Amino acid sequence: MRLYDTLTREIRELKPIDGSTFRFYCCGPTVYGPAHIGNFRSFVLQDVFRRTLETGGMRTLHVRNITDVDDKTIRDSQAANEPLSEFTARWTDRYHADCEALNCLPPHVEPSAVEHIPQQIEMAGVLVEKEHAYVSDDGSVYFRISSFPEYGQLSHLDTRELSLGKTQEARANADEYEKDDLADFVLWKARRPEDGENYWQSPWGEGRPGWHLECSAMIKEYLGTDFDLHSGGEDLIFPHHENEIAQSRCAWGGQFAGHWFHPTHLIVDGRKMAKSLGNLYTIDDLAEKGFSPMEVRYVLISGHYRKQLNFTLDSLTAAREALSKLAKGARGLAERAGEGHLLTEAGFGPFESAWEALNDDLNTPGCLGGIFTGLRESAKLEGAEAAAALAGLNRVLKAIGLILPEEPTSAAVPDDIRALADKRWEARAAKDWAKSDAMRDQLADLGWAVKDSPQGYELEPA
RNA sequence: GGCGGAGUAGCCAAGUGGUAAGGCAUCGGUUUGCAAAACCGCUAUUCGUGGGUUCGAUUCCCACCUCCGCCUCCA
Repeated sequence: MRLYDTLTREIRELKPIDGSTFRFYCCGPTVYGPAHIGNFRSFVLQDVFRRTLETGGMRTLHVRNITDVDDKTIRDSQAANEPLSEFTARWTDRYHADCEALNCLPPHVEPSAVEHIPQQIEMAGVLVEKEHAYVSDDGSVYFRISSFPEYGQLSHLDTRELSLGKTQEARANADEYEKDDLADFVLWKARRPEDGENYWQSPWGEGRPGWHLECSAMIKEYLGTDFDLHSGGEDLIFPHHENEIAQSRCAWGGQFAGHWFHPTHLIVDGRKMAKSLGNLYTIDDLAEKGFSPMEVRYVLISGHYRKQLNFTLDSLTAAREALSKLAKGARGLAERAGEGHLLTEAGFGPFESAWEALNDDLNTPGCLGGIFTGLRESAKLEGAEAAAALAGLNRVLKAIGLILPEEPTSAAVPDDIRALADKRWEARAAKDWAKSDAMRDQLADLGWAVKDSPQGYELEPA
């Protein structure tokens, strides 16, 4: 597949470095609360990315970390009066549940920062040894940006801009006084009273790792010095990924990531998503409003990953209808294919354009459009042809990770509702329209919709 | 201020130097006692504004307007 690369700003064909397995790393969540749909836009898009590679026949090695030690996890675990490990385990479980609900494949490796402290200390040590890093008076370790001339390549910021970016606010920040240069970033943070029991022994005294170092150390552990692709939300380009490149290449050599994949942010109701604006949603929030995770997934892939997506509650309703339409189309195709045709041959048939869109810079909205078009094109197919089309459809659906809703099974109808509906049917049969319509309204007030047909009626929760 | 992205029908959203995918909604039709549901169909002479290049631009160039993101720990 072809994908845009943040570093070179080109769309390039992806080929695994080792010729067989596409190895990639995604920055995972900081587990200090429920992830929101903005976080999940990145994770879902990364999931579609992986599924597309795999559907195309490529083997993958997907590594995604859990950030379980940083300022926020420490701060909030203490506020909750809970040990850090218990606090983060709780939110990690919640995150896993949300991922599963959204049908995101679990990564092959899911390392946690706390479990890789020795690797991080080792890495900081190498950087100090090679004089890419220095130890401050308080026992913190900082990376010296001036020792890595290529710093800023990914974000396209040059040194001058980095310096100009240092605001007065940053200069006033007491935390920063230990640095030689304000642009230098911390690899290891000396223990401070507010860290409580969350510290580790290091050659520089007690302390804890800096966030940027965590990812780099875990990447070295599981993917080595050269790997195929690195991904994360666009906000991570600077400084997080810039810092990862600097410290990893300075410590271990190699090129680090061969390709950079950055989904852009979600906006909600036309505005930046923020707690203070009241437009920050979690999967649970949306479930309470009656929207399923699959509807959320549909909305998250309904815009191109390099373009901001405007998430609205209306778009979720639209997604529900669209999913329902897809499901009907797929069921129709299955019926016309009949029982005997379990084709598993490769190929996409009428869904070829949908598949191609996915491979062309992960054009998920183009893919969805192609699916609807393919469905219309295959509306007249029967038997083996329908079966072949259905196989293509299923492969595309698997690639985007969409699970279509089942045909609504007749929900358990309470006896009194059933009795009322039967009486209405009798009145209707007797052509007593006034009585029949009154009972229909009555059922609607009770939350049940009646669907009439010549053969009888069905009840559905409204 | 620096870097970057975007403005396409009521809403969401693809796409292209050669005349606008798809979804939702609306509307119309079939059906229905009337509805609902279901099914079928229609709906942008036009792609923020103004110039320019071109046989031809929404697509390239310039200017302007508007919105959004990043600029030290937020996906």
